Amino acid sequence: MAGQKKDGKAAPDKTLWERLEQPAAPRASLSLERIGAVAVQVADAEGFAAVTMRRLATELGVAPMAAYRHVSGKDDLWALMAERVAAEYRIPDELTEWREVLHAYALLTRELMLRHPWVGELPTALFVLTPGRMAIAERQLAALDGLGLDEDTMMVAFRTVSAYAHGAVSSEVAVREWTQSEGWSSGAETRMGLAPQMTYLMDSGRYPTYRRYGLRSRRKDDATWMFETGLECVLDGIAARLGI
Amino acid sequence: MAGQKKDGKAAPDKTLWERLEQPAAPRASLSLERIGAVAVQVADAEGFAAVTMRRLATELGVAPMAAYRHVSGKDDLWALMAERVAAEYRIPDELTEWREVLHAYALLTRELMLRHPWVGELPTALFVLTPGRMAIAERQLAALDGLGLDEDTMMVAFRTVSAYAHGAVSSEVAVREWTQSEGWSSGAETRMGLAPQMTYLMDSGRYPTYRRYGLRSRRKDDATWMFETGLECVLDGIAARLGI
DNA sequence: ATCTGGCTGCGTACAACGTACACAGGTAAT
DNA sequence: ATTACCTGTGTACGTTGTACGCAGCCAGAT
Repeated sequence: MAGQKKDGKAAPDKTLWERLEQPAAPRASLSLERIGAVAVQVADAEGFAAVTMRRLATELGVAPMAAYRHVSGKDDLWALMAERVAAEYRIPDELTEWREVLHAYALLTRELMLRHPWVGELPTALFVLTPGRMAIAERQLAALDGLGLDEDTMMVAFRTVSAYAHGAVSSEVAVREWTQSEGWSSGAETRMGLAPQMTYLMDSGRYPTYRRYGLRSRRKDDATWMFETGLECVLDGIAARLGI
Repeated sequence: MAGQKKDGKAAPDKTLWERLEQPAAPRASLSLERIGAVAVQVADAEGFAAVTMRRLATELGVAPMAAYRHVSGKDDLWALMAERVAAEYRIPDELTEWREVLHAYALLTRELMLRHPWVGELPTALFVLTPGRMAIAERQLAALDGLGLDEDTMMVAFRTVSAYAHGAVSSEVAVREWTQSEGWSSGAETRMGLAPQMTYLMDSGRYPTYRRYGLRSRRKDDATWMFETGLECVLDGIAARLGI
């Protein structure tokens, strides 16, 4: 009735996370570990869109349908990929001050998302509910613990930094990928390539302030400075408003 | 040589944005306007994935390939969709204080992304480079103008708020869509449905602070409060650090 | 009137995708 | 030796994006 037997697919009774932790089956050439690793590898090398079940299969030296014994489909696959990235977070144990921890978290987020530019294309829900994400949240909440904040406020602090980091980096990555795809390698080159369309828009006179910014800003292309300055604002605000 | 003639596709010489502003061709049953409108409609009603070229065609009462005369493919289509949402931003002219403007922008972002939950699935580059987005940026930069900030700092202020808003709402939407897809309608119901997997993770003892948070937090499910509190932090931080 | 050229929409066609389903080979328990 | 399960295979279907050539139509030139 409830528990289907017979020729089901990827062992249904257990969560993906349980199966992931369990030691790989003895006489199996595939494992969640290996599948996830290859998926990340392909995405890093050729972009998120290159991660297809068939591509994975050839990369794993296996028939197209083989992976389905281990993952339910692309959903599981994405979850594995998200989990692998989450596992790369390494916030040093020495850091104890809440601000240091949140700061390190944000910089790490940027680093990882630049290293794995496809992360922004994953379904966003995967940034909340996997064990790896929960471990990261745990680390941050622990750093905010004992400061006299109530639980709601702690959660706001932690989520605010996450939201900023994720939002900022995903737009940075998008712009970077786009300019790369157009073959522009510097800010100057980009502006050159963009000039024709830009002229049309700018000459409309609709964006005077934006235009002045474009002419006068010097750090426009310094993504690191932009990100870190914004981050300091966010952390200042948390400190000020929450009185910590 | 350069300018291809013959049976090309969607009028190549002009930008999508130029063509969008141009009055619709006289004897054409399709127009960029109409295509964009229908795409948004379908996405609102049935999700981003339901927006396929074929679905659009039937919705427009036209053959599958017809739309390709107007848009180059899905890229253009997504751009049209992004632009339509951008056009829904209405920051009242009465607002002049930078903080009011940025605050209104953030709340509007949340409102629009909740109304069009598929926005988070659009390629992120579309949040930067369309005329509508530039108009929004212009409005914000104008509000930050004349406060004695240099252009770099103005840009940081504006981008920080955008990053927070976008990041916060996209995770809110993701969670909301996911719980809806599981058929849970309240926070309590969600926790109930999640219990089996949650138990596995929580019982591992790896997330003590997280667990305590889960037990004690009262506003956990109040997304509005979470968003607005975080936003106030961000705005406070900008005000403090930038001295405005 | 007739011709001509450019739009606009149509029809066909193809390669790639996700994945359902039935099966085969091997190992382990009986 | 039989059984049952587990893992990987082969085939097949429906859906997608979109390339390509054609057909009708209107405008202006002849």
